[in-house]
Amino acid sequence: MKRVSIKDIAQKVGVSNATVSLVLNGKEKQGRVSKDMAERIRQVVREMHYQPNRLARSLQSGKSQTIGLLVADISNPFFGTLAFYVQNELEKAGYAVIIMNTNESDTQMGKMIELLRSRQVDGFIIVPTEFGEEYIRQLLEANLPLVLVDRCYPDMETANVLIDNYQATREATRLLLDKGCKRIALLIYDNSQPHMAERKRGYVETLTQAKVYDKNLIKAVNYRTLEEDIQYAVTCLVKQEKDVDGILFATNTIAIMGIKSLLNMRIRIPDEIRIVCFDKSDAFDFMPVAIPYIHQPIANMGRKAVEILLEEIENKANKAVNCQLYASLIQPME
Amino acid sequence: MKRVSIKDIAQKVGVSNATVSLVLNGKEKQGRVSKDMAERIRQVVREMHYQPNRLARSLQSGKSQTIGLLVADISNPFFGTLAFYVQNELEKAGYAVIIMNTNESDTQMGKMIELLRSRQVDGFIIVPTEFGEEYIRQLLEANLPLVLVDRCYPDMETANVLIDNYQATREATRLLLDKGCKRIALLIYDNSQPHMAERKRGYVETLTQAKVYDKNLIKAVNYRTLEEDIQYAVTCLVKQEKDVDGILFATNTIAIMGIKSLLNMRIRIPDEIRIVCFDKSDAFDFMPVAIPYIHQPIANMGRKAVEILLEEIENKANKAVNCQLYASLIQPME
DNA sequence: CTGAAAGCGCTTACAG
DNA sequence: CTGAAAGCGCTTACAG
Repeated sequence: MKRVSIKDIAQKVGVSNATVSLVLNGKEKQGRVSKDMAERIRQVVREMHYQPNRLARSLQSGKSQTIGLLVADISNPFFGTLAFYVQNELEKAGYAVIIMNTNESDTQMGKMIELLRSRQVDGFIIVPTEFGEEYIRQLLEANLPLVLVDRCYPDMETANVLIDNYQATREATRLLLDKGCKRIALLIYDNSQPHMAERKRGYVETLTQAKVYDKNLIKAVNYRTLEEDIQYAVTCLVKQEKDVDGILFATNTIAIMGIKSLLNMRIRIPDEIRIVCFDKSDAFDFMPVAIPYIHQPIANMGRKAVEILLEEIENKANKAVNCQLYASLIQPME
Repeated sequence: MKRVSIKDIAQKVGVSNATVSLVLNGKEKQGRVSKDMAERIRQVVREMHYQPNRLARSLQSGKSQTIGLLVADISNPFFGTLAFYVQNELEKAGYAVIIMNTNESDTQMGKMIELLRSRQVDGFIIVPTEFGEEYIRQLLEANLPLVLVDRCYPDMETANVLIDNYQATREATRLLLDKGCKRIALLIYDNSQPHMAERKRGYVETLTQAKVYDKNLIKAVNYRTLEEDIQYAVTCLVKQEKDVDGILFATNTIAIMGIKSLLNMRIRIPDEIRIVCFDKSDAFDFMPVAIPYIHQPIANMGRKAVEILLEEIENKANKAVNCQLYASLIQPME
């Protein structure tokens, strides 16, 4: 069953492809096509259930009206929510989104960028993986519209949408201190990315100023072996450093697994150990006591990323800008 | 900065587009292109960093190597996880995925189907909304490869990947009865879709057989006003039907909000009210007591949907088949 | 006001 | 073994 094309319409009406195309694109004004003819064409278009082939249009125009979105893992609610907002905004602007998972692998990210380029996407919104600088550099060199979100490469002239990670963990650590904690641990990913480094810095500096910093209380965990690493880290903290009285979890995923471990060990929260997390989770509502957390403005991150990207597309030029959003510390009543 | 095309390669090598194309597609065997020439072409392809334009290829071939995935809301972990597996499988087969959110609106679903068709997707995997039959019918009429997942339209000859919802709630209800519950409530969406109807039927029949069915204990909630509806429903159950001793939550989202309401009202689970849910949630690990749940095999659903879709694409024909997966009841130790 | 033609970047018969 | 040509479905100058 062949689909009806512009040619079919043109033949049926007895007119040229060009005329049909003009009408379809609403360019019949400008003294181009007569009103009657336009009406007649629209009539036939409806009758024959014509639907344009956007692929053909894209090939011609060089614009696919498609954006590539790269996240680590779409099944993670943080990225799922980010994808949701990115998509909603882009939809309004007439763009479709191809979402792909890098699984935190730089080579995977490289492959997906290749793939998306060959599909002629008009721009990229990327949550970059560790060690992926080279792939991003290629995009910049090709002058392809690009926005990094959630993380960035510090020495690279990209448009970045980030939160103020340093400020966030400063406040979070401060809170634990204010509540009387003296031995505060940090559970964080072992990667070298700046967003993690900043979170760590906020923690370290705050504790150093308070003169209670102890580097043994920082436990780094690996993305690939997360569950066991966290279990091991929490066990260490509880058994070996018996006096730990606070833990800052550097991401939501780490927090959820970490809290699970604490609960398994029958640690009472916050009586024995007080905690602070990144991002809210339904899970927290199920705790007997409310948990303070750093609220990342995911919706705004998505919106801002889209806004900058669309600007870049319009101006045909990448922007080097750090859009830093504030992440507020939410402190539920006790 | 123009991208290099086949023509550029051809010119540089001093050969025709056709020859380059053949080499690029690995069709130089079949006694077509000489070994030396093939090597020379590949050389230049590398030098010039040639990347094929898949849009052009798609236009020519009529295959976009793209699949449209329609879910209600990608930020919901159920759909996020489904999307994850669907994408992983399709990626292996060389397909990209455009994910769109219907937001449970049939008109929205219709629009997205239109859009995806105009982008010449090769097939659809759809979590259909209520009242969307007409749009699906059009896809079938156009003979576009299509698989429905999670839900279906009963009178329609589509390929469906579902769980056995009836069996699932039968087992879940049975469990509550076995634990001694006599007054078991059901919290369920107020829509007319068969997957919900089946869940309800499993509940009703089991209770009827046990002679403890009371239709007043079924509370229907609306997707658009979920939070308040659930709060109200739970309050009713607890305050008005003071003897309710068990609740079956018909989806994970309903369960999470429902449990929140119960906890807010200081109901002790399972001492005062015993519950069963659909799907695991991190949240459950935070409850002082483990919660039994119906485990939907999301990974398998995704895989199976892709498998059937690829088959349809290959055979150029839609399949009318109900692939019903078993959802097991997981009963943690108490 | 409308048509004929060229072109977007590719692939695929068809000649030779 | 290789080239010239047509065509996928559209858009966009250019003529008239």
